[in-house]
Amino acid sequence: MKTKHYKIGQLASLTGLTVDTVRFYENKGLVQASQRSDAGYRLFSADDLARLQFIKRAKTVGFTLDEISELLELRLHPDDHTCEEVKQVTARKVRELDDKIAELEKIRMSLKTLHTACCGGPESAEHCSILQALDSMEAS
Amino acid sequence: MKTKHYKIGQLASLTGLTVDTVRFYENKGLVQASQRSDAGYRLFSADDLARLQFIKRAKTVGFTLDEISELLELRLHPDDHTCEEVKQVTARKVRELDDKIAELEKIRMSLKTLHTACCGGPESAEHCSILQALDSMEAS
DNA sequence: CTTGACTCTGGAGCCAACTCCAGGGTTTAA
DNA sequence: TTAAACCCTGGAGTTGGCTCCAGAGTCAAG
Repeated sequence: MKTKHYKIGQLASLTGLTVDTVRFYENKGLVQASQRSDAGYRLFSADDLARLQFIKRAKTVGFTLDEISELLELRLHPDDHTCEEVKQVTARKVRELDDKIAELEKIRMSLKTLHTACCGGPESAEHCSILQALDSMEAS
Repeated sequence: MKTKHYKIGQLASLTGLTVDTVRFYENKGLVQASQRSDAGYRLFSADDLARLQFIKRAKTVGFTLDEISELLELRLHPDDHTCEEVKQVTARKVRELDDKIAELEKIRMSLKTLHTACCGGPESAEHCSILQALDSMEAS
């Protein structure tokens, strides 16, 4: 009984990543082909596949590749780490997201204010309130 | 009566930009020193100052430099354009911001769900719900 | 046996918006 | 007069996450 393995193209279509992306991740140390064929082709195991899927999911919840490295380490050696450690990573990220969202909402508010104040009509922009505001606003 | 003009360093401290940034903007065509001194120093007018302040304010409400170029053109020749045109630029941007915020909130929600499900205790991460979720989640 | 699809490597290019550098010339205050 | 502080140019480097390329080898179907 020999283990099922995947060439990089198969892996790519299974994960929805591109071949180049998988190689890029390998380069960054996020994943390693468990073997090579005689011709030097990367051969990935089911574990490798799972690892890449983990990476993809972690990306969809907003982690950077560096953070994902950290999570992969925790995932690979869970016995050596605590739930607390894992939770800290997500806590940090939630905080970052909160900050980023707050920032964007502040910007959106300012812009929306400009936007609604403008008549938006077909007349010359000579007295356009948006341009005027950008000429006299306080810059933060 | 000769017009007041500023050397790049003065302009930088008046606007809160760096000297390098001003030169970078010049390179991108966002601003042009109205003259040069005999020694080749850039000399900026009050109009140039106002233009840079406009750029800075536009940046704080989230416009990219390309969008700012567009706004500067509208600002420079308001008679040739309508309020509607100006308003379209902000409308586009507000929509972009809405999309980006919605995206981040979706991510935040997913992450928060993972986060609150985890006990966060000092025990081994072997059964950590966060890692498990990332192993079995649907990737979007 | 050939053709087309796949794989390899190393390195370059892309995006935005700067930021920094070397190696010069200029101005200004003491 | 001299040293500090300013200015110039052109180009390279930064960040993150890819994406694309050339040039070469490999594999599968017909």
